[in-house]
Amino acid sequence: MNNTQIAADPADLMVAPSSVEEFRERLARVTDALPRRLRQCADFIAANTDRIAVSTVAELAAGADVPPSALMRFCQILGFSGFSEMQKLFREAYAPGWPDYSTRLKNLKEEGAGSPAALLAEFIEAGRLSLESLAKSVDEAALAQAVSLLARADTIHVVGLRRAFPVATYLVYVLEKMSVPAILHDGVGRLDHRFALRPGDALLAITFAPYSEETLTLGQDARDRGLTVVGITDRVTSPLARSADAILTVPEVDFGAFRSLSATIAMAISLAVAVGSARG
Amino acid sequence: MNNTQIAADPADLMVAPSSVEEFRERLARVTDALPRRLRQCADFIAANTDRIAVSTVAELAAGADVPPSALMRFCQILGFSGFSEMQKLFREAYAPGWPDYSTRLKNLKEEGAGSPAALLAEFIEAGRLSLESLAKSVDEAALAQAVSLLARADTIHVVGLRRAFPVATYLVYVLEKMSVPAILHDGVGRLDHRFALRPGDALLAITFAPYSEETLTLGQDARDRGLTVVGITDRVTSPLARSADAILTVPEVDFGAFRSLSATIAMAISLAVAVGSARG
DNA sequence: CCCGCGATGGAATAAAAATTCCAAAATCGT
DNA sequence: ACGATTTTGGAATTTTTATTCCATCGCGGG
Repeated sequence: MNNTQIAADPADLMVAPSSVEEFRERLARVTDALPRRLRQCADFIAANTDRIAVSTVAELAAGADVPPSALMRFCQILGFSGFSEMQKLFREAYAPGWPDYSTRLKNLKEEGAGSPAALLAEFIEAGRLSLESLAKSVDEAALAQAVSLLARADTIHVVGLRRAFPVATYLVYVLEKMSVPAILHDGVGRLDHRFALRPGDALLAITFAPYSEETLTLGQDARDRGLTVVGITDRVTSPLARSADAILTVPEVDFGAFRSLSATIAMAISLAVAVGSARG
Repeated sequence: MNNTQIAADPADLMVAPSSVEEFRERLARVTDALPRRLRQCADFIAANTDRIAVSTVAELAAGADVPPSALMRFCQILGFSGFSEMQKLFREAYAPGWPDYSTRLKNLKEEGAGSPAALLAEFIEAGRLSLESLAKSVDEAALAQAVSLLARADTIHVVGLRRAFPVATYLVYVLEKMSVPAILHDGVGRLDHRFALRPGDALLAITFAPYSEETLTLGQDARDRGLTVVGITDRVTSPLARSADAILTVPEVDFGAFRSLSATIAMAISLAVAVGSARG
């Protein structure tokens, strides 16, 4: 055998990933072509990436239900010299969401299961989860498009009822602060603001399941009149999508019957501020 | 020397802390009475608690600028059998808010520093920080008191203007869903709702610096008429505190000129839901 | 059915880390 | 200033952990 000849397989030439992202990419690319044991490693590691920093080879191997040597080989296939090098990557990247936040939360929840503090802990958790999943799922292209559509509109009409109403009011507040002409369409006095929609304007509609009829209707009206419609909703399959030129989805985690709105508001403010600056 | 006699110093009897909270407590209690080198350890560990899970004795010792043996002794003083036992605590407690959330966030922020997505990342971060610091700073007693005051009121009047307005509207929405009589005091039509305040009612006022005059005035009016006043604000020294029977503070992290409201809304919903259930 | 080759498990080895121990230094009380 | 006591640094040791190596296993092609 000649070990002077460099192998053709690009995997052998690979240099170690130097960031968690690179790591994930390589993991994804490599996984399919792996034999049974090594694939177990890949699957387990993919599902438990976060534990790499704080575990030993033996622990991870046990978790993946393979012998340590298999995990070792796996690290090398990924391009690392061994487990230690891989672990180093994660230990350095490790910047926890602490300090001590999670313990405190657990305490709040536990003491007095029905107490207001326990309730608050649940809502805090729901909010945080919402924000995190928003971070993971933003459609940057859709967001950019929404911004550019709204930036070139004359007046922005904002509609959102029931739980979406707070978001709509905040949007209008921020838009006004940024000198963007905005009108809030609420139900006050059962007025029908429909005729305020003028060519060149845009509608920003917010609604979540169960979608409120009025919002959907206004969206359709706006579309029929040739206005730009941007929607903030919970799913791409939302009925609002039918009349919208751009659709932003927000994965909001509920606790009990009420939604935390954290993610929705984060999305809304960003949109408003971005539109504000785009207009200069 | 007799090592059969058990030392009088309670520190020697100590059993290892079994949670991060206990750990912090003991650390705080023990620090003052420590000789120079050991105190260096204590200080460094206090400032870098989060790195314990992912470092070796040698690394931490180097960080604290002491020899490894000093750190070793320090672990034992804290009640652990050694460094490994201490590290175990932190490795197990580590249950991150990932997967991969922080990397994703960093990416969002970096690519196109001015892009809408980068902006969104900032707001998400602000929201998350707000929630976390809320979790750490809740005054459970004040919350419980606020709930009990509001639970025994007849009608709950809610006031909050400008940035607090979205919170006020959401509060009213939730209260109504829970069949609690609630009235939103907004500025529509410059009506003065003051005379709607009736004996037996309560006022729930929300305002942040710069405190809005109308809200403070209404608070004072309500107090003068003998109504119960509950305030949600940003500091205990807020002017709202003067007229309030219970005050809830929410540490909200701003990004740019706008606040994320995540923490405020979490607090508000919890309050509303707790009041709703307390009324049965 | 047998051959060849990659995959596998585990024992052996090497490396790194934790832990102990003790002589020397510093500190304290008299 | 002296002796007793505590603290300290680092070398020696033990334990744990990572890594390598090789005999065996199992599968696919001839």
